[in-house]
Amino acid sequence: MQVREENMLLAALPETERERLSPYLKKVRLDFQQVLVEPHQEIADIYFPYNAITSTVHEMSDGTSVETGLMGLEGFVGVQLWLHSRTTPSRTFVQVAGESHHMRASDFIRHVRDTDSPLNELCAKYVHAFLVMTSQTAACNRLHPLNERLCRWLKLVHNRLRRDEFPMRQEFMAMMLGVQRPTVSTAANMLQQAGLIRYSRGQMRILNAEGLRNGSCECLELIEKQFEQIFDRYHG
Amino acid sequence: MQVREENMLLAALPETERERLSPYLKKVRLDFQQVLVEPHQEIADIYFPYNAITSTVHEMSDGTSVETGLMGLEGFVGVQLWLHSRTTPSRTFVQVAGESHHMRASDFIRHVRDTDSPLNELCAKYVHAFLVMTSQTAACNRLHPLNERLCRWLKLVHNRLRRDEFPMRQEFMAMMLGVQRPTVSTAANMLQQAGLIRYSRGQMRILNAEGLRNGSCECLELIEKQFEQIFDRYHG
DNA sequence: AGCACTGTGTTAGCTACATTACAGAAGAAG
DNA sequence: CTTCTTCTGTAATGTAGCTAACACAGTGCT
Repeated sequence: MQVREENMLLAALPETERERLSPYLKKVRLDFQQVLVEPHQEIADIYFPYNAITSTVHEMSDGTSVETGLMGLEGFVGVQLWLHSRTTPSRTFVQVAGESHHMRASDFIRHVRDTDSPLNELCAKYVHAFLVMTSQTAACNRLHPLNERLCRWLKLVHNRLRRDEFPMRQEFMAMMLGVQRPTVSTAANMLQQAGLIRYSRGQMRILNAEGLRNGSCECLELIEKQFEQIFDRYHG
Repeated sequence: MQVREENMLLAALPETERERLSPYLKKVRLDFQQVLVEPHQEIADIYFPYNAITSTVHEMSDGTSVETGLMGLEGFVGVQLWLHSRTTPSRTFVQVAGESHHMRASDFIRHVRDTDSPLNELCAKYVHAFLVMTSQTAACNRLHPLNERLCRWLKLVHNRLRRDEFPMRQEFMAMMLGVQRPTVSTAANMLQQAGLIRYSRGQMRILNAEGLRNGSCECLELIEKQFEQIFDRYHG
């Protein structure tokens, strides 16, 4: 039963490698707020989302939190396992529900611990892009004002979902951006006034993607360029 | 000529692996502000510092910058190369001068592209710890006040240098922490008043390391724990 | 219809830090 | 010793975002 892969990492694999993996790949539904990686607990599953968005957040002891990474169809959940670590202090969960492929950790490790595996090289390049996203986010969180960060973040989500409408509440955006909900309210409202987005009661609609890109800080372009580079040599 | 390795990654290698690598390892002096990885340029060299501190910073187009990672004797410079990427957008340079071992990129790749290499597994675990540091920094930059971040940062440097006195200017700390120099001045002065540090004209002295640890946010402990875990199974 | 609940808008006072500017102090160079 | 340069302290003013509180509007339930 050959299911069309839409996760970009899986899609980039040579046919033979895809066939080798396919017995271990299962399609699963990812529900909103489902936890994929629990802090400090063994990572048992790897996910290759393709129309869902997942987030890695760091939670502080006082309850505040910030997103430090965001994964969609361009990546996979469980990079820590690829890095020979069975646990990690951050939480990864589903931010926008959707479909994903799933693999058991043990199967993943067995296939990827082969230096010549095409999957191994793709994972390496993805982890690099992910590291760049995370570190750029670290800088962005310190240096850029909320309105620019909000534009950047919405465009990152939009690019990964590849549709203009998706569920998204202000409360959630506040958690991701590490600010208070009322602060998101004013910032999001300005974007709405400017005609870039429209939203109501947990439904977000992107009206002007180009406008979001322009309103975003330079971090957006830098981050997306890294993810494009993963696949450069495969489509060159 | 068997030189005593002090970089922890090299020191953790089995004797046979050390001997295999030693023809390619050269001791070098790292000078203050020497650039080890230039943004968007090919990484030609790998460094294993042991009494120097190196920093990875992200620089924005308006000239502002923030440190997103800090490497000393517990790690190595050039993780991007291990991740199959020849360039990266961030800059890595020497923050506190000192000694390091050095390896040409090509030699490093040849040795590390072997799944069973002990060096390969150590690199993997180090990259995980480095990723945790970077993402925790992203969260910390957003959520924690400067005085706590300054304590955390000074202790990270102190832990890596393993000495109480080292050259450090306010201008530099401001760059690392992503704040203005006068802001560092007031924060550092408070630490000095409290008897935790003493400094003058570019010389920093740690007077009360335990006090710094207490004044730091929770991020310090979380980060250091990750680096300890790299070596757990080697000294268990 | 009435009610409760959830998501959103908005306000006012507050804090952390930015910005700019300048003054002093310690070395370095003459 | 004098002068210059570098590093540090400080002060005035501005602003982004926090905090807490509340109003209101859709949505679902009874």
